Amino acid sequence: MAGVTPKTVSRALNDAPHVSKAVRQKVKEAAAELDYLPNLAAQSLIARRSYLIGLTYERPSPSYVVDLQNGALGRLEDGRYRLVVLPFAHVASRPDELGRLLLRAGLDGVLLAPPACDQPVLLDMLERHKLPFGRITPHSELDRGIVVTMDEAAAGHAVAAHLLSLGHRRIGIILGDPSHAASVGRMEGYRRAFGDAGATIDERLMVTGDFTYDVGYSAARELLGLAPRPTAILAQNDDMAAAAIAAARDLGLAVPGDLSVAGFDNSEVSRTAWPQITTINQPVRQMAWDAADRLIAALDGKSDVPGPKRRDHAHELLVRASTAPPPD
Amino acid sequence: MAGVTPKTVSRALNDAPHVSKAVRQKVKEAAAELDYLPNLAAQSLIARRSYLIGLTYERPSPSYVVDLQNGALGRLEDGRYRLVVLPFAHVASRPDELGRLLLRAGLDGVLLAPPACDQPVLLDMLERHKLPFGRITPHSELDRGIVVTMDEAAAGHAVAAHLLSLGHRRIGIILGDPSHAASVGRMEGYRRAFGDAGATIDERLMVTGDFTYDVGYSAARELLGLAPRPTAILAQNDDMAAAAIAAARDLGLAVPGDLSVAGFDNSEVSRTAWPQITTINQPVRQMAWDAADRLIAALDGKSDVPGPKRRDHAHELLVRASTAPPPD
DNA sequence: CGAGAATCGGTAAACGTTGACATAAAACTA
DNA sequence: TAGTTTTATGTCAACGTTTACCGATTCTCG
Repeated sequence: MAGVTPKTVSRALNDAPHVSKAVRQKVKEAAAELDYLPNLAAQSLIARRSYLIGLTYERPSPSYVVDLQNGALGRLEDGRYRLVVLPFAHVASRPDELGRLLLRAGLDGVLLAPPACDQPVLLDMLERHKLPFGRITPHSELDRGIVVTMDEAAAGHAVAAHLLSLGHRRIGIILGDPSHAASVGRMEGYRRAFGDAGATIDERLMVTGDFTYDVGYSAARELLGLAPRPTAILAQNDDMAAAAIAAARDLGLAVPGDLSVAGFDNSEVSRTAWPQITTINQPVRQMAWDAADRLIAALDGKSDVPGPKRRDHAHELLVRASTAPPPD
Repeated sequence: MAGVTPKTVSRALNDAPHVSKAVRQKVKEAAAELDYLPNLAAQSLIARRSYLIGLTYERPSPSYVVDLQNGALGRLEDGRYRLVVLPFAHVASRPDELGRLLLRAGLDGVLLAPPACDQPVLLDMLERHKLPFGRITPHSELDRGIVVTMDEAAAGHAVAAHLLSLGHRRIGIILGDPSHAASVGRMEGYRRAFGDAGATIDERLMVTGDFTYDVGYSAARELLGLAPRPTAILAQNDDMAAAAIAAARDLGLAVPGDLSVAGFDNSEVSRTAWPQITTINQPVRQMAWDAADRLIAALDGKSDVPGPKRRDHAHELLVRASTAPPPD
């Protein structure tokens, strides 16, 4: 590009003023010809931003992870920002390590899924280093950072109320990982629903799982071995609900004829299971989109007009084929 | 850090020589104290690398995506490189667009899952711009770039031979998306297996799907509506196999009593379905790990010692509860 | 036609780090 | 002790852009 300074090239490609149409055109053609692409590191250096957004999660369920990612990516799709995935196991036991990982990743901002979004130590670190963050369905300290929530207790209430309204009273409960605040919130909703129905929760019918299929299976076997057997099982996610269905079938029980099963999350497995599982749709995609949207707005300095830093999304009870009135 | 030049700080933190122990110690303490982190953009600028690895995929199946990611991340876990996810729909119809996306993302290297890994136009672009790439299970031009493969035809042979050896002869086939070369390779294996068993494929029992549950369901309904009904269904992935099981049940057929079903991929759904689905384990995680490993070796200039650029991984037939001899 | 404004192109400096090289100090060697 | 090597520290420039600023040219309008 003889006789043209880098400055002029920059101006031409960025559609900045002070360049004649002729030169701009010539530069653009030459750039295309030579496969020229501006160096992102140099741009980052001067702009003091990396145009990288991080996403950290722990939950193993593939469909949850993919929903999160797709939601965030949907908002990033113009290609200006890029999404870096940073899964991290056992946040609860070493939040500072995750903090260091995130801070060293050179991000402009980060999206935190549960349970990382509820780690005060982590939030402290991010705030101290002024790394903006969006929290997806946190359960505590809702005034810190950008927050996107769903009322887990209300959702838990809805699914429990559904079983109760069908007439079930002996209802087994398979809890998720107790270190996830979601587990607590959902349980709270279950309790309220039982109270509203004038029923009481039999603590002997509560088993702690960890959101995985395998542990869910053992938990279900345990519940189904009790006498009298529960007529329904409330699982705190769909993987465990699918496991409960498999356990019932392995014992020769029909679902929902002998046992109703309800899950939580509207994950892939709830649709591919047979019968399809009654569950709660958590709008994970939308929430991730929303969190990314507001995070980027903040990064781009448009946060003057944003409205509330917190936004709530509605759950949805999906009644499918795995629940029915109790036998007799 | 009075009286110490940036150069010295750089040397101290990078454990470079020419720094006294005392100064190094002091610098490190001060860095920790002040929460100092070197600017990655500046480092990238001078090193001429971004320490970003891209991962592009199209297949919608969540467990496949997560396996890919986790495999690659497993190799990247020291935190030196970061993983950027760049899903892209319909590569076949606009490979150049994906190419531009990848080239503009400022990556040091990129991992290509099917079907992107089989797009010559894309490979041309990447080679022209000297962006190193690792291809996960490509089916053509196996001499370009870093290649990690599995013998899809052999795997297809194995699963088809399993059904044939159980005595099935009327076998329905649900194909995946024909634009994925995997679909072709698997089909080739099915054909060989039929040939080896002295059986022939009834083309009327072949239906084209697209690897998704919903289309798989319709395809299965179509097959099961034929008379005489097939006694087994070979689905080209697990999502479609799960759909076939659901379709059978909705018609009142028992699996595997009335109908055997086999899938492909050993994805989550093959384990959470009931009965668990006979399938092929594609070592997606290991392949992604391997591709990342060799890509990074190439980036780090260790490619002098690498051995062959191509590596094959073995499939594994997992016989589970969804297959049995045909009725009567 | 001339004053002021808008437009065009260019130069210098900066972003934060590291490589190459120079100098100063300390540690050995004979 | 003088000479020589080793170690420590510092200076300069460079990576590839963009921002700030400056002069030169062209346009506008009284």
